[in-house]
Amino acid sequence: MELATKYSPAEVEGKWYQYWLDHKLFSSKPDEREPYTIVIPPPNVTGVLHMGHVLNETIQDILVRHARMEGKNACWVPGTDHASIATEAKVVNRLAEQGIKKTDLTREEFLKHAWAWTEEHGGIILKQLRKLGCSCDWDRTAFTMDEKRSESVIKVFCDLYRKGLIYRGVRMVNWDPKALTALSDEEVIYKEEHTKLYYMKYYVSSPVGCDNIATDGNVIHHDERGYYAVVATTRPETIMGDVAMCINPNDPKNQWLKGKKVIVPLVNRVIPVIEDEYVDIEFGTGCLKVTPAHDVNDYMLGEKYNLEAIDVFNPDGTLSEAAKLYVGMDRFDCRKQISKDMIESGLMEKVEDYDNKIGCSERTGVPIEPRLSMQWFLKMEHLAEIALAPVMNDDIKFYPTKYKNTYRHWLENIKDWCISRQLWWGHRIPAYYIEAPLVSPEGEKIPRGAVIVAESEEEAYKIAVEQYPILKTLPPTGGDGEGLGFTLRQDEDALDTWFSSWLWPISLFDGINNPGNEEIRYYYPTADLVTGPDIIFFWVARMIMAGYEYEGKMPFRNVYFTGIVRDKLGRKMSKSLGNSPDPLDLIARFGADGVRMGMMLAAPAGNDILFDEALCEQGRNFCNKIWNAFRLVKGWEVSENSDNSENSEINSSAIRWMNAKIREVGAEIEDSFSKYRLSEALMAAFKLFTDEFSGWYLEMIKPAYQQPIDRKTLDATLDIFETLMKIIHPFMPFITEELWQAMAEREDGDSIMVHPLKMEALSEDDKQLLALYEKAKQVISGVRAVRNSKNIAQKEALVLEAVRPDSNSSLFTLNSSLIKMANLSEIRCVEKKGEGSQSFLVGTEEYAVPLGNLIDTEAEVQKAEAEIKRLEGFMMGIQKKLSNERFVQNAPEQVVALERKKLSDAESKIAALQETLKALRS
RNA sequence: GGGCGCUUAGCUCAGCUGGUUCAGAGCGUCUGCCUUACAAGCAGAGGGUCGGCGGUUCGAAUCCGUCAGCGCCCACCA
Repeated sequence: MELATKYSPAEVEGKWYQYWLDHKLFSSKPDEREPYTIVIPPPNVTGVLHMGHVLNETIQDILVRHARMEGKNACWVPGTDHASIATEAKVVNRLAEQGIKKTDLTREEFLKHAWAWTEEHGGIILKQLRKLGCSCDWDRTAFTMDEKRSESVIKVFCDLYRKGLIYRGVRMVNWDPKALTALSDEEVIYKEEHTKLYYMKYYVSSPVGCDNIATDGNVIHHDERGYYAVVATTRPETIMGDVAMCINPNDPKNQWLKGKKVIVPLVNRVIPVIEDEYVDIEFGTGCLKVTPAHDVNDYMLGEKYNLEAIDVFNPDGTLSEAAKLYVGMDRFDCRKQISKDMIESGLMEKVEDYDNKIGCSERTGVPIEPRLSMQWFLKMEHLAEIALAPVMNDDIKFYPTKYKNTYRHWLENIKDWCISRQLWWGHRIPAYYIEAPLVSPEGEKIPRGAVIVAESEEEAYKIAVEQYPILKTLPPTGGDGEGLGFTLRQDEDALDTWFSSWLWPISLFDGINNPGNEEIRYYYPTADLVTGPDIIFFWVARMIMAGYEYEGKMPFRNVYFTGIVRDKLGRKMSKSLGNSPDPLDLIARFGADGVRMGMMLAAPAGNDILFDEALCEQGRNFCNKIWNAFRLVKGWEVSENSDNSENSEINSSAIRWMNAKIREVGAEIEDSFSKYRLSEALMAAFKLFTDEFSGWYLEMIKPAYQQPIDRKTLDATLDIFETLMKIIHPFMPFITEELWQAMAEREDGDSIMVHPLKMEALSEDDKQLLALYEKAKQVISGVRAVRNSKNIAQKEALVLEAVRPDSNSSLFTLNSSLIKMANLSEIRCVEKKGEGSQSFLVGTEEYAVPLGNLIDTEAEVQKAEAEIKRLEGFMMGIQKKLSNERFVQNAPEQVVALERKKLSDAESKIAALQETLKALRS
C-alpha cells in the first residue's frame, strides 16, 4: 500500500461525511440505551458560519461523539432561528435596494419576500456545519418558525395569558426608532459616549419675587429678564415635553424655587416646580426637568404627581406635531438646533462636555428612545422564582460556576418581559380585537375593542361569542344575511424571537403540542447546553423557566459557557478590523480536524479565546503525525512465524506497557471530560499519541530496516492504534474514521463512531510497569543528553555503565529496549565507573557513559560541584524543617517521612557526586 | 455606583480540599540532526521572586487582608 507522506484532508473529509449521512449514522431514535441529547443553539437562519460558531459547534460535536462512543444514544438536534428583528432588517434592506419600501407592502406581501429570503439564505449555515464534521441528526432539522414550533409558541402564549401571566398595557418601553419596534431591556446595550450637558434657563413666572426666602444656602440666579432656575440636561430636544421642574425638597440651593412656576425656554409654557427626593442634589444644579413621555424616571414622577405625558417624537425619532416646534426634524438635528437657538436667544447658561452612557439597540445600534406605548408583557415573578433554585443548588450545573452569580442577580432583579415587537417577521400575536358597532340594535353596549386571545381565529370567534353573548344578537354584516355581525382584527404585532427560542428544548421534541409523547419523555431533559454567556438572560434563563413551567423539569443538566473568540492580540473579531478568518478557508487550508484541534487547544471554558492560526497548524501537524504513524505500521512486512526471541521479548513488554499507558491517560481524559475541560482532554490525547505511542512505543517495536514484524506484535499494535483512534475520534472525526477504516476490513456502513470505547482500570502490575518504563525513559534520555552534549552521532553505539546498581532492579529486564532506544553496544554493571566517563543520575542511581578522551574533565568537575552545592542547600532547607519541633509534631507523618527520604536521597546523591569528583581529579 | 473574575515561563494556560524534587504543559526560542513513518519531523537545552505589600501557619502559587493593573456583568443620576 502506497501512501503519500502528507495527509490530505479535503477528499477524506468529503468522503466520510457523505458516508456517515448515507448510513444515517447520526440519526437517533428512542431505545433502551441511555439518551444523550444536545439541542443546538439555533443560529440565525440567514447567518453564515463565523469563528464563534466553530468554537461552539466543535465543542458540541466533541461532546456528542464522546457520548456516542460511551455507548449512549446520542442525539444532536440542529436547527435555525428566525431572528425576527435581524432578519426583518435584512429583508427591509434588500427591498430598499430594489426600491421597495416596507410601508408600501401589505403584511402578506412582505412575508412573501421574507420567506423567499429565508429559503435563499436559510440553511447555508447548516451546510457549513457539515464541513466541520458536526454529527447532527439532520432529519430532525427544525426552524423556530416551522409549523410545529409556531404552534407551540401560540399555545404557550395562550396558556400564559389564561394563567394571567401575560398582559397588555401602556408602559414605558425601549423603542428602536430605526427598526420601529419595542425592545426588551436585554436588547439594550449601553455605550459610553462623549456628549454635552446643557444648562438651560427656566425663568420664574410666578410668584416673581424672592424676598420671602432667606438667602442662606440658596443659589438664586437672576438677570435683567428676571429670576431663573438652571436645569442641566443631556437632552434639550425633549423640552417640548416638559411638564414640570423637580427639585429635592432638602436641597438648600433651591429652597427659593418651592411653590413657584417656571417657563420652559423657547416653548414658553408655564410649568410647576414640584418636589421629590428622587432628585440628586449634587447633580448639575439640582433642578430636573420632568418629561414623562421620554424618560423612565420622569415617567415614574409623572405617575406619582399625576402629570401629563407629552410625546414629542414620532416613532422614527423625528419631532411630532405635539412638539409644536421643530416638527419633522430628526431628534439629533433638533438637539443641535435647539442648542443654537437657545444660545442665540440667551436662554443657555452654559454647555459642558459630558461622558454619558447611552442605551442603544442591540440590533440596529441606534440610541433607543424611552417611549410610552401599548405592548404585551410577560410577568416574570413566578417564572423567575421557579428558575432560580435549580441553578443555585446545582441541579443544573454551570461551567464555569461564576455565572451562577450573574444568573442570580438577574433573576432577583427581573422586570416584566416586553414580548411584543412591531415587526411582521415572527410569530403573530394570537390576540383578536372585536370590531363591531358601539351599541346593539337593542341599545346594549358592545365590548368593542375587547381582546380575545385564542389559538386560532375560529377559536377566537367561539370565545368571543361565549364571552359576550350580545354579539350573537347583532345583524349579519353581509347584505345577503351572511356572516356575523362583528369581525375580529388580529393584533398586528409579532412576538420577540426569544419567545420561541425559550421553548426550543421542549418544542424540538413536540412536547408542547403533544405533551408526554415518547420523544419528549426519552430525550428530555437534555444533557448539555453549549452557548455563550452573552445570552445567559436572553435564552438560558428563559429556557430554564419554560422547562420548569411546561415540563416540570430542567431543560438541560449542564451548561457549558464558551468564551468569546478574539484574535491573538485579544481584539474582538470584526468585519471592519478584518481579523476574522473565514472558517471555510481555514478548513481548506488545515483540514476540519486541524481547525477543530486548533480551536480546542485555545479554548478553556469560560475564558475568552485568543485564536491563532498557528494552533490550526499544530492541528494539521498532528493529523500528519497520525497519518505517518499509520504509514509506518501499514508498511511493515509480516512474518507469520516469529522467531526472533529477543525482539518478541522487547515487544511483548512494550505492548503491555503501551496498553497500560493508554489506560492511565484514558482515565485522565475521562476525568477531563467529566469536568468539561476539553482542551486538557485533547492535549492529553495529543501527548499520548505523539510522545508515548509514536516517540516511545513505535520506536521500541520498530523492526530493523526491511525486516518483517511478527504477527503478534503487529496485531497488538493495530489494536492499540485502533484504541488511540477511538480516543481521538471525538476531537478529530475525519482522520480517525479514515484510518480506522483502512486498518482492517470493515463492513459497509460500519463506522468507528459506533464502536464504544471501553477501558479497564489500571492494575497494580500496570502501575509498576508504568513506573519502570518511566525510569527506562529517563535513562535513555540521559544517554541521549550525553550524546547531544558531546556531539556524538546517533550511529555510534555507546556503552552504558550502571554504577553499583540495585541488584534486584527490574530495570534490567528492559535492557534490550534500552540498547535499542539509546543505541548502546552494551550495558554493564560496575562497582566503580570507568575513567573518562560522563555520568548522570536517575533518581538516586548513577549511570555513566565512558567517552575516552572526549570527556572535558574541567567541565565535569564544575558541573558536579555545582550540583553538590545545590543539593547541600536543598538539604539544609530540609534539615531546618526537620529540626523544627513544631513541624515534626504538627505535620502529618507521611509528610515528615517524605522529608526524611528527601534528605537521605540527597545524601546519597552527594556521595555519588563526590565519588565522581574524586575520580575526575585523580 | 454595585457585583464578579483575572494577574504563574517570550505567548496561551494548568496547578483541585495548604504538604511528593512543585514551580508544570503546549507553542515559541536556542543547539544538534534531511537517522529509510513523519523537517508539517527527531533528539536535547535554556527560560518564572507565582502582580506588590502585609498577615495566618511548622509549612503559602494555594487561605485572609490590602494596594495596583486588566477584564466582564449589572444599575433610572438627568
